[in-house]
Amino acid sequence: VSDPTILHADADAFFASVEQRDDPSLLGRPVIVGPGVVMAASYEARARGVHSGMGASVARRLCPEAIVVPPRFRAYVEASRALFAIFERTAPNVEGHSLEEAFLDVSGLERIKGTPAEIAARLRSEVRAKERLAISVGVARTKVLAKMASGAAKPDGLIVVPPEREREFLYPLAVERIWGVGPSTAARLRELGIETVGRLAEHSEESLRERLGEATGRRLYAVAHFREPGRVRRGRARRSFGSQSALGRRPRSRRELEALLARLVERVARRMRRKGRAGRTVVLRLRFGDFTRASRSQSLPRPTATTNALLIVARRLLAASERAIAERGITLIGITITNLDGTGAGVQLELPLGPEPAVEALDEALDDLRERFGAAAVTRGPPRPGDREPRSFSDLG
DNA sequence: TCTGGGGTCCTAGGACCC
DNA sequence: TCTGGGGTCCTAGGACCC
Repeated sequence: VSDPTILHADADAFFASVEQRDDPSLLGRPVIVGPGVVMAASYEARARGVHSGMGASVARRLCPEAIVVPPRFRAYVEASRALFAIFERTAPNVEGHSLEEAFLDVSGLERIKGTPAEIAARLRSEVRAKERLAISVGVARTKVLAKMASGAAKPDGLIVVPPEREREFLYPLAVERIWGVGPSTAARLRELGIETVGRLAEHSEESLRERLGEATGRRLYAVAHFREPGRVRRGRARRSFGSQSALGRRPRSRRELEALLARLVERVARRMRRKGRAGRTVVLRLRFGDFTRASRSQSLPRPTATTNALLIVARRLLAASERAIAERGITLIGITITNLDGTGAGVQLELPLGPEPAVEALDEALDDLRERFGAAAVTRGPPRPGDREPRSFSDLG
């Protein structure tokens, strides 16, 4: 049994807290970020039942005196950078999970920096002192447990789950509290009479896989037995770029949609170029008048980040959906580029283990690839999962 | 509850290959 | 002409998270 050395650090009510920090007149008052839909709510607003994802009219009814501020993404990105700079100084292995949260692996740091609990406490006070933001931290042996501990510690708290207290912490919780269990899985679990994690732990892995599907069954079994394999992995490569726009219910002309599509593609392509990434699959996302969704996608032979190449495909996908849009109306349009270079099909290289440095051979091979696929399609870094391993195993019987 | 914008991962069928 | 056992990739949809 290993020690609890995984930290999950999570800024409390991040967007709303940044707003309160930057405008002291908001301190202590209910703050809601985002008109239309609540993107974040301060704890003062949450106390009144407001939560993110909620429609603005409902939020206003629950908390009429709330101050609604428009989101300032630049400020949040800036605050996030500062936060992560502190995370990086705290541990060598940091896996970012969103703008405001990360996993930190503090194993092996005890002699230099103290116990995980001490490191966590120091991290919290440093963030408070330097960034004037509250973060909650969970410490445990596994990521899911650390994440759930930080959630339980909120707001502005610290919870360490030692191995001998794992059951006590996890088993009484309702299944929907598990990270990764949403309304759909929770409903299925309840149908099976499984309401708490403790009850979940009574079922065999086979039975869970059969009833909930391979991945979900395996994962939930692992969670219930504190055996998830997921380690903290720094520098995970992003797997898609996207942009979307909600349209309201008003009918849209074809011209209007095409102009909007062009803007979305341009925005996404520019972000990809700035990051030096390219992708091969264009996905058009649609939401119709009745709020049902559909997607249409097409893959190119080679990755690209060229606006024009992506736009041609996007237009074709939109044209193919024209009838459905005309009949059902459209309330959202979005573009996502996936199958990014380095995350999908790969090229296997055999490097000579001769006397000459392998680095030289690698550089040569990389140049070769750049010539064949374009510089943007070739990235250098640690191997990513799935790069050139078998993509499937099967046993048909 | 009349519903933003950004992501990740999984499932399933079909085309196609050796 | 029907058939084994092992794969890859593409497309569409869905669940979930912040």
